[in-house]
Amino acid sequence: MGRALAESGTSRIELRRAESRRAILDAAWRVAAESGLESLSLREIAGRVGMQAPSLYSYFPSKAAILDALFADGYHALDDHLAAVAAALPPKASARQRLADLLRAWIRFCQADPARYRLLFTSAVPGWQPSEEAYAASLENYRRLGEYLAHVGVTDPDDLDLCTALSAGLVAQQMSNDPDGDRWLRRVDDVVDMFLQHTASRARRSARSRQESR
Amino acid sequence: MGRALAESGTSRIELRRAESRRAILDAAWRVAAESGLESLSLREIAGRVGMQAPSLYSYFPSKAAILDALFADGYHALDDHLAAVAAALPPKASARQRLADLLRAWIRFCQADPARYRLLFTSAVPGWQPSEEAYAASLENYRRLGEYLAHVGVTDPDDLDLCTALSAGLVAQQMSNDPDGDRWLRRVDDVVDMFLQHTASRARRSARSRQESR
DNA sequence: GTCTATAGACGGATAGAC
DNA sequence: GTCTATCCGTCTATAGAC
Repeated sequence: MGRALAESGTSRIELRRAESRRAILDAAWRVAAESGLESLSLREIAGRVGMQAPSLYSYFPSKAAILDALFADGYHALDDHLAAVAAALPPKASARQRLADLLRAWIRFCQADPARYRLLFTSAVPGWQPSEEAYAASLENYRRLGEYLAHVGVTDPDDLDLCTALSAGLVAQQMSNDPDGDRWLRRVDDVVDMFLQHTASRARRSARSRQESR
Repeated sequence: MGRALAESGTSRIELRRAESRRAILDAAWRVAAESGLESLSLREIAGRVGMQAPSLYSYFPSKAAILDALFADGYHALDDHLAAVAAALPPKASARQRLADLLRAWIRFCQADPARYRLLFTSAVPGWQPSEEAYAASLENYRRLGEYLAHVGVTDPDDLDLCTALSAGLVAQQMSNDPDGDRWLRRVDDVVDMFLQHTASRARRSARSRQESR
């Protein structure tokens, strides 16, 4: 939220338009957070920005377009959030600490706005799927996770899948069963330990098999 | 599906009623599977059993009551499915094999009916939450998982939470990203190995700390 | 660009005849 | 118990005046 819309031009009229679009998206986030993703209606969004529902069509061609913009917006917020946490890590932090901090940051990001979590990570809006362009933001995020794991020495694609499953599971349980607490957040260190131990022993196994096949 | 309704009496008239209720629920499962959980409307359910929508009110007091019945129904089907898999295990199967087979069975159960998965495990129906009675079926399932883990030597409540997160993560990734494939199903052995190794080392740690505190 | 008015569809639920 | 008819609400989206 508050992030400038990337596609806007520089003329004054286009600037105003981008500001209005931004205001509409911010209002939509507020509606979703307060009333739930289900009651995210054009009427209610418009009400928050002092408009009537049909006026929104001057800024977005459809409700799906608004949802697409929210989806991309949310993923960009996640990127920013994780980048900030990564930057704040001690330069010599261990892989264990890096992964655990990032995973905790991810969970907290979801807890900060359950409606956003549902929009980004569960397909919770009946009849809507992110467009291909919006989905690109999600893929970019996935790509970064892969880069990050490679950075701490995890390169096997199977391990990447494993990691997404571990993360998704912690987040899902936390959000479903203890949205304001830390019941699964507290399991992050366990999960990271398990995961790194597993990848290390897999690496040893495959190194051994490479050696044996000489 | 096809499971008799538990609350029916034995008189002929009550038997017919129970059969009609059963037919309505089966029709509802078919509608959900074919048209999606979102378009599970009373009109469409009624159409499948050759009725008009208002006639359903003779059998269920509201749409929510139908969803409650489906929810409980689905959990009972899960119980049956898992019990059958557990019964088919070799008597001397290892904890590793037992857990892995059960987890695979769970994932396959979800894959067999994505709409059922969404009803039971994601809160996918806008404006509906299972009633307390229906939710009891879910708690019973959770209780059984705890029993099962205790049976293979895992008794720490934190490990139970860990286990639910691992399962939920595998299922969620499989259903969201590869509903007809086995991309995360193939990771089950890895996950079970990780988990059992982790619980074993935790048990060793706490045994040591008990000993030290004497 | 913004409004009012309204189309057009779909939903759950109820009234009352049979 | 089942029907027809209907109420009343929701929603997205469009037409057309200003």
